[in-house]
Amino acid sequence: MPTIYDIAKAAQVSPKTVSRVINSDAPVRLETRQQVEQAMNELGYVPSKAARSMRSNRSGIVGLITGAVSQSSEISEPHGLPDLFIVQGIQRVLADEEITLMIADTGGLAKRIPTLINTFLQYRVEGLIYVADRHQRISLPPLPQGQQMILVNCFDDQGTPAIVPDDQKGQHDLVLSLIKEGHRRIAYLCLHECIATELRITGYRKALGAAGLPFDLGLVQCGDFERCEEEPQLQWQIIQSWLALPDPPTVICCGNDEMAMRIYGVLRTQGMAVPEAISIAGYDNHRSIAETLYPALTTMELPYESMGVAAAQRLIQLIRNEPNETPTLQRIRGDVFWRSSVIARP
Amino acid sequence: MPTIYDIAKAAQVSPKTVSRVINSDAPVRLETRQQVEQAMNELGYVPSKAARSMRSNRSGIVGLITGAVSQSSEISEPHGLPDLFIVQGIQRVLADEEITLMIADTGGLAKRIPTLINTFLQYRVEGLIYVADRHQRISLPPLPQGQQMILVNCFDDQGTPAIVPDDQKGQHDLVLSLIKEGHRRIAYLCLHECIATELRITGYRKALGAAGLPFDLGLVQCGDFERCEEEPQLQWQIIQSWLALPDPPTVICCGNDEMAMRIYGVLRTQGMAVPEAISIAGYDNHRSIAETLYPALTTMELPYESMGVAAAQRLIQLIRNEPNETPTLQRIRGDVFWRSSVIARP
DNA sequence: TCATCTTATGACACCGATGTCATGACACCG
DNA sequence: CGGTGTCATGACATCGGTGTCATAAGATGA
Repeated sequence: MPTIYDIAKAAQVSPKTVSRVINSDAPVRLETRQQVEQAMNELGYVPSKAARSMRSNRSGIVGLITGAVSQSSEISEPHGLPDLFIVQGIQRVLADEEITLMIADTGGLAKRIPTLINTFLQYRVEGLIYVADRHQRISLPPLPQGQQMILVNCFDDQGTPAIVPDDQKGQHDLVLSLIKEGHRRIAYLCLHECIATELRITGYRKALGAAGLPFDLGLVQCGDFERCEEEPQLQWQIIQSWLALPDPPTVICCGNDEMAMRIYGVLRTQGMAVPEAISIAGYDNHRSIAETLYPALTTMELPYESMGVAAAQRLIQLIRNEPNETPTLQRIRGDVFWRSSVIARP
Repeated sequence: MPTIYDIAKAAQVSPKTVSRVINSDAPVRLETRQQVEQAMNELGYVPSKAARSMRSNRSGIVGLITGAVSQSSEISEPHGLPDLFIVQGIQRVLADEEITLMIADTGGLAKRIPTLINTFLQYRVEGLIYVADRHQRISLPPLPQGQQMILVNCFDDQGTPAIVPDDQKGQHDLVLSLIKEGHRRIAYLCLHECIATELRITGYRKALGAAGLPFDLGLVQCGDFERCEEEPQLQWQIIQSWLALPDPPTVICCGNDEMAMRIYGVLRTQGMAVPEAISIAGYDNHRSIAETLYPALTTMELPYESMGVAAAQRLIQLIRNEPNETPTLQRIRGDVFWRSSVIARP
């Protein structure tokens, strides 16, 4: 691979002049420039980031740590939208800024994180992004002074800037949409206990409250049986108990689209049509499920891509040392995706 | 960030001695080593890959180009398993070899590829991997002499080493499994015309031939209507025409799991139970579909992770200049995943 | 006409590591 | 006791760029 010295020799100028042509940071006579450019083309010159970043102290690299790449193959517990979409959003923003993304995967093992961070530090990354696979509280080892970091889909107690989905507002908006379509009795088959579930139940409750509807604790049940053998039966028991109520629900909100998909199966096995007999709503807008299901699933978007975009933008602000007044914990809102699994009630 | 010079000063030795401690490539007196190590710990020393790779001419980086990160959000055409699993496999192997993976995404625009490659060359990657989103023939711009590259899920005419799924063997094995379970009339609702479809139809045909069963052209139909509004109706028409045959099929092979999922919906809408009325098989082993569907889907694995592993291993061989006798085009086989959507026939 | 300024270019040091070679202190051996 | 070998260490150059400063040629102005 040729260096500026090779180019300099070929163009019969000094290396510094070649550097000036490359960076156009000082005037170069047209004729000289053309000679240099011709030499670069002929020799196939590609600048060395290593040399450049050593001198300039700017690597042009951002490091991203995630379990996304590996964790999605573990089926142990129900998971929502692949966190990969977060990476998409980040990638898009960084590409525009000519920042290269280096991705490392924990392989599901948190203990690997310090090693991964260390590798990134060796490359002198200008910023770090940690992407969690679900909304959670985390704790990462301390970083060297001045090293910027952003947390995505998680947060810590050290005041590290964090981007999370607005789960409360999300469930709230979805339920409000259902109410707007005439639903009064809204059941909620939620996921196991976790931060998202807590926030969403709060949102569900507040939406009911805002519409002047009573909150019926019986209509909220955990429908997440970790894909065990008896899950369909257990879910059907819950649904049956709801249907047996004097004032049964007209729609079931599911903890995520995957659960909604399984509920489709359960209901059909029992001869109940969606949405004619009962409406179903999901959460995540996991497109390959929500758009493919028949009928297509009404669901609340888990705004992973927007979160990625927000994270990247915020990191760039930090790197550039631009002032910003964003709170430490930045909640990102999603939209309701209205499809055909919910029908209006008079 | 401290350098070896800072460490050297703190430990009262020469920079070279610090280097020796770090690399343990020459004897250092125990006492001296401890002084250096203490200084490194106290100052929080992290070696600079940039400086190191400049001197050693080895960056420790492999570049990966893919549309995986961005293309999965485009729903324009039916897609199988996210090619992300390929990245997983690659990541796992490279991590073990202490190679850092740099990922760049085309964002679906092939014209960005030269720019991305150029960026990687600037980092002096030791190897390049191009991952396509589906099995296809491609053509990439020429690389500098000596730059190693591997194609995954695609191949070219320039003899670049390539890793592809063994689609023919895959469909062959799946059909053979169905035959083993007593099925004699096997319909195939394939995807639109593409390399995978061609190979799979060949595999389907050969499996029938191997079992002494006739190949009935009428039992092979394209069931891929690009998610248009009328898709369910069109698919049902095909199925109806099959059922009206004097000797109707007992199982339908679908082009991928997603199509199988939609066929589930179509059949149920028409009151046909899977697998009692008719068995269904998919392709891809797209777990979040195949394992979640009710009943769970029997399908042929698209061995994306294995392909990633093979690609990374092969690239490492190339980088290390190890001899290998692998053919240019390396076909990776998957396994049949037998679940409950297919029942045995007497 | 000479001082001053601008333009275009080069010489040289430096970023942070490592390879090469030199050197001093011992140990070993005949 | 002197020659040879080993061990531990340091001086210095080098990788491929860029920042700093110097300098020569030409332009400008009093």
